[in-house]
Formats: sequence, structure tokens, C-alpha cells
Amino acid sequence: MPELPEVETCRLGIEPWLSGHTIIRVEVHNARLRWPVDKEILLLKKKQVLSVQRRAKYLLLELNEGWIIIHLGMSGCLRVMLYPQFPNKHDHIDLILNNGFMIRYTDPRRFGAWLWSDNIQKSSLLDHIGPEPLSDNFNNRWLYEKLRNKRTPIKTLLTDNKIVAGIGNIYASESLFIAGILPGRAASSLSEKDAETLVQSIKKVLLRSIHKGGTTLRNFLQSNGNPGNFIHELHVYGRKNKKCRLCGTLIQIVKHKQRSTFFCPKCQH
DNA sequence: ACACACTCCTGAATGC
DNA sequence: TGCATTCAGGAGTGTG
Repeated sequence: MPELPEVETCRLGIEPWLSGHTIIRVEVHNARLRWPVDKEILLLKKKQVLSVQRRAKYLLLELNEGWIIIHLGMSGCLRVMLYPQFPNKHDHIDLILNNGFMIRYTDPRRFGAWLWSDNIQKSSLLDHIGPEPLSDNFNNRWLYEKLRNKRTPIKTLLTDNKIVAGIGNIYASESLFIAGILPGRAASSLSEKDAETLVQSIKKVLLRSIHKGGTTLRNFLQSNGNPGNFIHELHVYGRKNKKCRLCGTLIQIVKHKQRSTFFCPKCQH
């Protein structure tokens, strides 16, 4: 499932092929994604790409006269390919470039989105999102202030984009393991010191995963077609009944808000 | 404001 | 073997 490190991996992969180049046209094979692909994208002709940015789990392509907002959903990925290539069943969108390449969007579950925005600052998709976890705006003070009045399990809070952007199920479990904090603890039970440890753990896990090209569970691929390598460094996610890499205790699974949470009952308190 | 459940989707895994 | 059921979850929307 693409979370911040996977989306950032994607951004890093496509940026050199897009930035400063021109999208000649867009070939849409299936416009039925989470929402219908915006018509501005369908009709797009010969637009230069000024920059390729990321906010939370959204990719933002800055064009001359507006922005393409891309979300990879659960199973989306973008790959750089030579043009032309016959589209397979789950290849929904191709950005045809003026450099002989294309960027191909593949998404079996079609939970992703391709939307247009004239003004990214006013986009209702982005305007409520909290601080980027790798920025200085995400710090001990911010997190502790958000935690201290909430009885929700800390794990649930970490996947709330208003608290911190871009963290999903994988990195919530992994960050809490690194921090040594049990995921089911009420957020308000964390001390200032806990919040500080958690902030540092989140930054460390996300940076390490970006360095390894993200986590590939099923569908995610880097833009060069290779899977991400962080899966080999997961401590708890997807490791139910496997031995903890640090202490050998069996990893346990619980549900928070109908989502799986993995933890080590000995390493986390 | 808050904290939930519901919903979209497909493919892999599981059950009988 | 084959068909039906369950599970995976990002995040907007709806409910109490």
C-alpha cells in the first residue's frame, strides 16, 4: 500500500523524466478511478512540467496552467517506459512525453485518483492535512499537543492525516515498534518523552524506507519497475506469529478501527 | 469537535 | 476441483 515512502520513491523516480519536459498528450484507457479522471487531464495538450512535488500521499505535477493531483490509492504505481507500449488490463493512464518516454499509471484496485486543480493552495483534498513528518513542523511540541487530550489508541492517531501526513498502516506499526510504545495505548497516556521518542522514530523509519525504495507488499513498484526493498527491514508489519527480530517473542496482531496492527508484546510498553 | 462505521475495488488466500 | 467467502486498506463521507 503506497504510503509516504512509496509515494516519495515514486516522485524521485519520475521527476528526472518529467521536470522540464513536456506532456504531449494523455492517453486514458480507463477513467473510472476513485473519482472519474478530471476532464482537464483528458483534454491536456502540450504542457510543460515545471515541478514534481509531494504532499502527504499525493503527487503534484505542476504545469504551466494548473496542477495534476495524483493519489496511488491502495495498489497504484507509476513507471517510466518507452513509448509506445500496449496497455494491459490494469494500465489506466499514460502521460506521453516529448522525450520518447511515457509515464504509465497502473492500479488494479482503482482506488487511486487523477484530479485537476487550478489552485493547489485551495484544494479541498490538501487544505486540512497536517505537517509533513520529515519537516521541522512535525516536532515534539506539535505531537504532544495533539496527543494529550485524546483517548484514541496512539496507533489510530498516527494514521490520521490531520495529526501527521502520509503515515498508513505499515509505518504506524513500524514506528511504534522502533519507539517501544504499545499501539493500543491511549494517546493521552504518552509522556512528553514518549512523544519525543515517537517523533524521532517516525522520521527514522520513513527516511530509511525511502532510502530502500519503499515497501513492496503486492503491487507497488518503483518507477524503474523494481520492487521496494524496505520489506526486508520490517520488524512487525505482516509478521504475525513470527519471532521478533530483537527478542524472539512472537509478534501479535490486533485490530484498531478494523485495520491490522502488529506489535511485539515484549519490546513495546 | 470527536470517534467511529461505511464505502469504493480487485486479487490472493482460505473454507467447505 | 471449484465455487463462495474473507481479507487487505486510503480517505472522503455520513452518523450519533
